[in-house]
Amino acid sequence: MPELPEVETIRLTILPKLKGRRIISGEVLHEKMVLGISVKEFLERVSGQKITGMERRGKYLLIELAADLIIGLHLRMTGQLTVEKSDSPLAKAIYFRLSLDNGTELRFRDQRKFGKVFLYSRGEPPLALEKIGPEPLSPEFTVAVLKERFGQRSLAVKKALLNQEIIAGIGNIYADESLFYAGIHPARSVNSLTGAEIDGLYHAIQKVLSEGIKLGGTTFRDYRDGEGRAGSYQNKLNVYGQKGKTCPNCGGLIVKMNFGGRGTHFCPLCQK
DNA sequence: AGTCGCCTGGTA
DNA sequence: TACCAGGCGACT
Repeated sequence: MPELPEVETIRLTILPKLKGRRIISGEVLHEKMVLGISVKEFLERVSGQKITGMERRGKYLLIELAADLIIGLHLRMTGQLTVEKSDSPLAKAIYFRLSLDNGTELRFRDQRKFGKVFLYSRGEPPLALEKIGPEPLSPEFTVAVLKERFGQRSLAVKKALLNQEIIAGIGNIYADESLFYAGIHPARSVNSLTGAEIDGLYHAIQKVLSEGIKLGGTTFRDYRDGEGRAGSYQNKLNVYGQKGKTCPNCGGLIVKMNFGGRGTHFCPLCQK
């Protein structure tokens, strides 16, 4: 579900409620979501720890604890995070809870049970987190970096954008929207893109991700922020989920294709 | 590089 | 009833 703008919105809404709190205890109702160690060991190690911060890396949320311990969370398709009063009614499909020292608890709800939780020491992240590409909204991410990350591969640009090792945080919605703004057909190979096209794509990526954050993410079905609120970027979408509608640029029809196993939306007239 | 599995629920 | 879904890792 959530891509970079949604995960960042969750971070912004959850962080003030977690920072400075101490974890009292926890409960996991879907054991497979905890990676690497047993649920028992996980809960033993985080109980009593103070939360010092919360960062985001790509689509991962990282809850920082004292003693350089970090809880990594990935919401995958349908994960939702909230901090609520411990005595408030439990919604359906909450499989992970951490009770805090002020009568609230962090709740991880996940309809499809794809979400993951893991624990690691600072400086020793799991491989998947370590291999992740540059943050597209960081100052280090420049046109030259994007060009270098693409390299001379014959990989389709849509697949390249979805590859977290090439660039962090982009998923199906923002990949399709970025390619629309850049006027690039999703099947174009990255080594066929001109310098001007990569430049346009770079600016398109920054535009859709920053506007996505500004509007609190895209709510198609499940996504909610840390307060349980829907985002509003779905009102700005040009191609994603717009099959059969008219292109805002040319008035042609938006089409949807299955591409690399993912629904891919684009305007065949504007995107070459 | 492509396909399958993980899961559940909404929609065609 | 079948297909589809903001993701990703393990297969072949």
